[in-house]
Amino acid sequence: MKKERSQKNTIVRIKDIALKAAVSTGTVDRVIHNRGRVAEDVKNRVLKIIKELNYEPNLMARMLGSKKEYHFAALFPDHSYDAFWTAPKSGIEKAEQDFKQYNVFVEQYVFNPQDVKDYIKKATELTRKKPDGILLSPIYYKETLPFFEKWNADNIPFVLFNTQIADFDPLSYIGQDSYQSGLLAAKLAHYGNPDACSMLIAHIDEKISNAQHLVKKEQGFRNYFAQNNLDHKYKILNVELTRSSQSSFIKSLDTLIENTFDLKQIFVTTSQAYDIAKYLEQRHINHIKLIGYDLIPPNLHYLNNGAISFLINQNPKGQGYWGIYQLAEHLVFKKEVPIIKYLPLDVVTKENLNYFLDEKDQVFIEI
Amino acid sequence: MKKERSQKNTIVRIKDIALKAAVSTGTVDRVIHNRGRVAEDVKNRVLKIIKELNYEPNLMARMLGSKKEYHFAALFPDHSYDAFWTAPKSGIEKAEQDFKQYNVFVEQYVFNPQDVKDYIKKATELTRKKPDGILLSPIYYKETLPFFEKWNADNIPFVLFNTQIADFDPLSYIGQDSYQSGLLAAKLAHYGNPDACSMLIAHIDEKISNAQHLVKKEQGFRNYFAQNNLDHKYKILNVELTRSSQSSFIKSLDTLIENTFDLKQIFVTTSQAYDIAKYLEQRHINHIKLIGYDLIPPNLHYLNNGAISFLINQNPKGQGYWGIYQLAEHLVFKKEVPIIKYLPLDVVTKENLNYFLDEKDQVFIEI
DNA sequence: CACAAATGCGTGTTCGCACACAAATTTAAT
DNA sequence: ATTAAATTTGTGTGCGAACACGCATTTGTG
Repeated sequence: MKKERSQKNTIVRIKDIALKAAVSTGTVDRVIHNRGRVAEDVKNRVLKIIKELNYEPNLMARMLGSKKEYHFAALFPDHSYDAFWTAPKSGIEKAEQDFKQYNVFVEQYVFNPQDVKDYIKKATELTRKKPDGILLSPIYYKETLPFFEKWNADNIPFVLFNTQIADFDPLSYIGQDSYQSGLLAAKLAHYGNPDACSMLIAHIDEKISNAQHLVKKEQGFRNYFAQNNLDHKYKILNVELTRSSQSSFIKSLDTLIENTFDLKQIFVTTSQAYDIAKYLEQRHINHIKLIGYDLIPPNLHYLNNGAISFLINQNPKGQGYWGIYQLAEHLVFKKEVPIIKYLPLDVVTKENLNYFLDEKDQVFIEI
Repeated sequence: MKKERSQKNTIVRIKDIALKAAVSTGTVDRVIHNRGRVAEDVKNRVLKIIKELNYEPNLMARMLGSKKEYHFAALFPDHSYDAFWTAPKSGIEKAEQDFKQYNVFVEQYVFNPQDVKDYIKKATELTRKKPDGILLSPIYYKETLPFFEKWNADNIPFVLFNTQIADFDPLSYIGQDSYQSGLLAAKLAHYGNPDACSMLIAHIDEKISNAQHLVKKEQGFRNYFAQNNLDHKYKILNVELTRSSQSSFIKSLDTLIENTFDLKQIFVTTSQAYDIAKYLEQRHINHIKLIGYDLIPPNLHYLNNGAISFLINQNPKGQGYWGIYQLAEHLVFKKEVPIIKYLPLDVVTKENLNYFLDEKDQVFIEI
């Protein structure tokens, strides 16, 4: 005497399909996996019944017997050059952990972000290994395209994160809406400065030419004031700074501040807000408010002492996690994945910072 | 010729343990599940080997053959009385969806939040059904205690969300740190009002006596100013309002505003900020800024038109989701779950609102 | 028309675990 | 010592899908 589970009638197995289609389970299996060796009409019949019965394969059973392994490759900058990248790395590892029960393995390829050659080298290495899926942050545009082409030809799905490249459509893009984050920054800047003043948009250490997202952030910031008919009230400047030489960095700021009337707000579009904060501290300037990006340690220091008012969190750990997640969804679970996945724009202050930090046991959640 | 999976050597099965302990798999199984009927010495031997080999049961295989079903009960207010509760409901349903592959079923018991009797009735009903786990928002303190006692006696784990009751320790509490959210609100209020002024804390439609979290929010708000030595600069008032009578609500506000010098900021500790927004709109007052809680439709309306500056998101959908999640972690996967789980304090403005709304296709994630 | 190759399809085994049942062993009772 | 009872341990089967294997039938080739 068998016990039947209560939802027996609602659960459709391969066997049920086989029965209804008057074929063997082997045939149904062949249809499902496109293994060929099935007559066209039989195939269609089975397919139709699968749809009718709304068959959903039992993941447990599928994984159980299967020895299939999934090898993903993750290509992103070495965090020793930029602390930002520790977070994606940890997200990737968390996802690997979560999916290891499904035989998912992730190989990390980290490169020196200041060295195009290294980028190409690591990408080449990765490509040679023929992974089942690729997650990457394609910080070099031109150099990446040939790889996209190759992967497309090899039918290897790839997911982009943090930096978007629209050509050769990827399986998915994970990241932030830079334009929107510019709008958000402007809203905060406006909120904190009810009275007319000057504001500065500072791009530090990244060439605008190579970084479309910086442009978008600036556009967003400026458009907020335009859209709200505030551009007569606030004067918005912008500047590109580099930290290559400490003294020139300081000198540039000195002249900027000297020549700008009533500068009250600086919006740093990169994760280097702490550099400005440090400068302001050294110069004992405390009437200029700062908004920046990314919860990296030096930024947190100045967030906590009040030099930085807000940081916009790019959810870097989430980016890594979701990247692997999407690949798994697509390859392991054969689900459709959204072509674009924007992560929330988190406004972080000293008061809610804790919840965005990477506590071992803290959890991501999204709805 | 069998293909061995690459990690074969690292994966420990019951069979391996049995082999090493020189017993049958049945015995190992009995040890693992404490089914008794195993000689003491054998049991210890097996237990030791399990630990040595670091055995981790294969979830797939476990679920596959098992007909075990998990029935959870979820007790929370009917959303037709307060739109806030649509979100937890949808989170609960999302979680049910996610865990249904593990034979998890959730039965919802919704009650009229204004009717203690209904609360008790639904709780009694639920208790009679003897679910495997319970998720509830215990909005009535005194009335809940006997149930806690009963569930403890019956050994049914329960998870609290949104409202915390510390007695009879629950498996887990999911919610927000109200005090911290008060601090956050104060930070925002301060940021938007650099100059001295008066601020009002408004508790609408909930009796403070019954709602510890409102007290905490107020404490947080006040303490921000105290901690930053700002209490000489800003004057903080508070008021309890009820909407039972439209006219008295308005009248109270009228007198408040008339008698308060330089009132520039109102902090609404409940989800009824829209009521104040509406009032301010009717009175054509636009120099008073509003901060409130919860992304419910009427609030969103005023967030979008600028009457409300910020909403603090309590992540209600996440609360529901995580509640069920914790129960499943505990009961299905036998994992330890954190006793307290604070969800992030999201600062929501018109500019980042989109990312916090309940897109059909958006996903949960956790790290 | 014979015979091989290709194609179509069914059978049987496997995955790791749970659980029912059978078997073996020990203990108690006479 | 014999047998019954209680306790301990072993065996077998099912869960649903994947896939290797192989038999049967069709198609192709000379």
